Amino acid sequence: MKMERPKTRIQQKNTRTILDAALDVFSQHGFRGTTLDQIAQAAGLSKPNLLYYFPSKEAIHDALLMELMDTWVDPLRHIGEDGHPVEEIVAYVLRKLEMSRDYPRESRLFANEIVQGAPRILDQIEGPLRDLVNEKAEVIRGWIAAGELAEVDPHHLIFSIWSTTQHYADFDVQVRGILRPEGDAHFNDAAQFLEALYRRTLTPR
Amino acid sequence: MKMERPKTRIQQKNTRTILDAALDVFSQHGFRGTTLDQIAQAAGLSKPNLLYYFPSKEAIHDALLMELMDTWVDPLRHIGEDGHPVEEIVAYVLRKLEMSRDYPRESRLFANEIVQGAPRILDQIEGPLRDLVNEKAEVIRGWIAAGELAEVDPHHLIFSIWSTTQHYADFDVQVRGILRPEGDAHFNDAAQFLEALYRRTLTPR
DNA sequence: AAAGAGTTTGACCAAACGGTCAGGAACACG
DNA sequence: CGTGTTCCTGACCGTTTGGTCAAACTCTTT
Repeated sequence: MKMERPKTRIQQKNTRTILDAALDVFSQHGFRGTTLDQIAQAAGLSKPNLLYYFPSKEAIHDALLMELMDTWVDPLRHIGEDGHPVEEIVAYVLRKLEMSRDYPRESRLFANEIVQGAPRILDQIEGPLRDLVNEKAEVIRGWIAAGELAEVDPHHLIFSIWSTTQHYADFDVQVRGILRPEGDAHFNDAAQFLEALYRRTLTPR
Repeated sequence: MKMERPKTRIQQKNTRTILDAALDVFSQHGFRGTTLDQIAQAAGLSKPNLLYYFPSKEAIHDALLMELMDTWVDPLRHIGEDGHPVEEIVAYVLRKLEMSRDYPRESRLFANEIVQGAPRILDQIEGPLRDLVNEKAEVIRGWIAAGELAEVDPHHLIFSIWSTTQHYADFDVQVRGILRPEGDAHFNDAAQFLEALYRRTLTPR
């Protein structure tokens, strides 16, 4: 009988193990900086065994990126569904900051890819992401026109939110090197700062 | 006769050519993603010739990083030398944004290094950079105490400035993919947005 | 328990890589 | 012009890397 996804238990488990190990390594060393042996060791599997589950190193990387693009941009979709404009955006900022704290590997994988010219996801950026951002920019423009939000450029507002929040994941070593925080304590200060930053900027006078 | 730096004209020229070409390649592909052949081709020299001027690939990379660390953090040093606090910080923001526009390669080289754990410059970060940031944080705290600046966490203020400005260099492809700007036109909008962002946040009420 | 599908691995390969080296070419200088 | 120094290159080397493959092992199913 032909199933759509004939995955066995072992396949499910090992595919997950590999992707998780690969996320570790790719996010730390970038695509070219990562070797199959590193992934294999991190996953506790042999190199040929990796290639039994994925046809190539690039396939592993691509699988991670695709999985990522789905979930990473997701919070942006929920902007403007209810509530007060300023609260909506502040909530988005805090949600993004939480993601930097809880999923730094994903953030760094993304950062590595973009910094190096996004060779593998440029289509996604110029297509679906661009459309989504433009759509949300319109929502924000509507709020501004209604006097519910201070006048700001919506696109650059979104960029600034992305950069300030993802900074805590992507530049983690720098932040920690300067603050020497205990654990993730500094994320609370960051949340407080960013909330004030955007509240003051966005609240209409 | 023994000179301190016996550099000939040819040495001067070729060293510069190599470093410039290497900056191109390293900033786009990261350290491990870059090959000596790529640098050689970009520089218009042969691979062994590179290694006549630099003992290794890592030496080229290190030379770039050292040169960079000197100049990259420099604008921060000039904060608090004169003028009104809010203006000082706004000027710093705009200066950093200009640097992202005019020296995106340097910014990306730095970003690549940090994202991947800053293996080669961690000492610089935890030492001199940390000290400088703490020093400027004290200056900002002084301004706040004097009522010349709104109450904000100085460290996170600095982080936010770094991230928002460098974003336009490091995530250039993403920004361009979404905005589809002509040339560097969007930098003016970014400057306007960031100036408003920090002016509203920092001006005491 | 036997068969067949699914899983794992050691041994291997070709290409790419960072780096070496002997010797030749270009240059500076008396 | 000659000679010593600086500059440059083709050929080469050992290692690393992504990937292959036949053979062996294991798990499920009947």
